[in-house]
Amino acid sequence: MKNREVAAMFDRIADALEIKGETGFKVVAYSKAARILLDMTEDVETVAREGRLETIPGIGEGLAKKIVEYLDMGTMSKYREVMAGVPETLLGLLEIQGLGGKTVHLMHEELGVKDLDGLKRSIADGSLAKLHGMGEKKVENIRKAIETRERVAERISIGEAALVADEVIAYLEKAPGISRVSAAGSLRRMKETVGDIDVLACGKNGAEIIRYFARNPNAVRVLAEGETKGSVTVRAGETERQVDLRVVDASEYGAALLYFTGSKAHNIKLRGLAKERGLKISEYGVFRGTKRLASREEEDCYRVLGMPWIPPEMREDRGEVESALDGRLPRLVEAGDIRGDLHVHTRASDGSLSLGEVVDLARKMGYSYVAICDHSQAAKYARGLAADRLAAEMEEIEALNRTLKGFRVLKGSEVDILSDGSLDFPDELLGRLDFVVAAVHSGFKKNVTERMLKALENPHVRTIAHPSGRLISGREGYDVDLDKVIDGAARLGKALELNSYYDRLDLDELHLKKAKEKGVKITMGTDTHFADGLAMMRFGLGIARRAWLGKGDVLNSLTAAELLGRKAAKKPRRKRRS
DNA sequence: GCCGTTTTCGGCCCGACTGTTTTCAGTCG
Repeated sequence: MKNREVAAMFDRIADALEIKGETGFKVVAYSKAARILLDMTEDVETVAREGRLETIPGIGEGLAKKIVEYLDMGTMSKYREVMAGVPETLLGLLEIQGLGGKTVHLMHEELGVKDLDGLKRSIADGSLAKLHGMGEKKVENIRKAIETRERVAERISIGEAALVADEVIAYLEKAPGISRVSAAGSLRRMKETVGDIDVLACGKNGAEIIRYFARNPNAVRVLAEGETKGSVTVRAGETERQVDLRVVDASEYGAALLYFTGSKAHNIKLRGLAKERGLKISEYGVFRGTKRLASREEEDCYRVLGMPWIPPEMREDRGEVESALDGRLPRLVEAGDIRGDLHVHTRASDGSLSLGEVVDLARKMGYSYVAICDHSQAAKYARGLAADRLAAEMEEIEALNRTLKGFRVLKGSEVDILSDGSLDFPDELLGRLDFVVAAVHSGFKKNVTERMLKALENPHVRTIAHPSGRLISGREGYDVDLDKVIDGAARLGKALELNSYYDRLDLDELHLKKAKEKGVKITMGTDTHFADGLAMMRFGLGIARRAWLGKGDVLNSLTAAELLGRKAAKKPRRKRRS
């Protein structure tokens, strides 16, 4: 699939055009097209081959031709033309806060700045400050922005961000005169990574609330402290994280929440729509002329625009507005639909919890079952269970189940997929389990696709754990063709996992969407090893909702009996000869 | 660049902030 490749080219064309002073609309068109390509589940080559590129909203005649040229020739003349005279290193400067195309262009033309080092030199020798429209303060802000960029990690996982936000929000709820407080931004949209943490509040005295916010004991630095906006950094693990608080009047809380939740693309879509209808939408409300039609609740704003409330996880301009207008918004899977956690470890392998503790925690989550999936023998580093220890664990579970009412522990295993694609336990043993998750834990670059497909063919395997193997904090993952794995799962009637551990979230939202389109069911598990891990289901749930998954797409919505009833899934369909 | 039951040309989201101006340009979210 070359979607990412083409998207990257369009993104760079957009950046280069911005520096060259091209009209904003052209720049927007290229970067929007890049975003669309990244969100697409279909292979751009397939779409191009079938002549359907121009049916994609945002891709017109011009861009379609450029895509086809690139796919056919391996080169894009527009790209070469635009990039001529623009060093690649110059594009990176646009990421610095306060630096836009105009300024970068100016410093390139006048001072010959080509990269970050050149920029730093022009700051140090005072030449930047002398440029037209620049001055001491602007240069100082740029200098600070460079510093900040080098100190603060770019984005952190949703799990880490949520920890910070939960603390801040719990603290703010005790602020004097505060009446409402909510996370906004990408955190509320449950994006897998988050940059800044945005919080919105309303209350009687904004300035007082912001003063209280700035005195947060976890605050490391206070960046701003005004009447309606405060900004601090708080410690987040090894680094610091910026938290922005806005305080608005209760009468405009909904409009502000809508605005600060974004995404930017969703907001632009709504505003364009409002304009078509002679309305205007801003963070203060939806207006006709100067008359405010809605602002107190998000629902009100959406209603005035002619559509139902859209869940934050969907707000990415990926067709959710059109669906809402047509009354076709899907009902997304909800926390209440999840009846159990389908991937949990105990201290039998490398977890820290006893069986009884897992059951207590699962019950607190409101579940009616949990699948114990300890590691298999090959996972030596994780104290993987040999066959006899697994048998003993199964007996222990059966004994425990006899004492439980309204709750069931499923006998499971996270069985290793070995280097030849065979499984770490004999079929006879796997057949006695309730729930088998197969996983790659070694040989990340060795025939992973084929091994996973072979594992899926085993009649006892229900799902593949963390199919990409990536870690959000940095590990790249397996050398695997997930499209083929998804096709295999579809053909064999098997599921794939959405591992909900905050650093995995694997499958990611794009592949979840692809899986859904192919009819592949999803199993959700937290893969927890610790007491607080079961609650991470909320992150998996967020990603599932971002992929538009409904209750029916997620096997965790089944009862234990239904889940076990479907154990012997449909027989593999014979490959049709073409 | 894209797009069109008002348009194939002339639109294309909105408001705020900052710093540089002498009425506004650049940038951001």
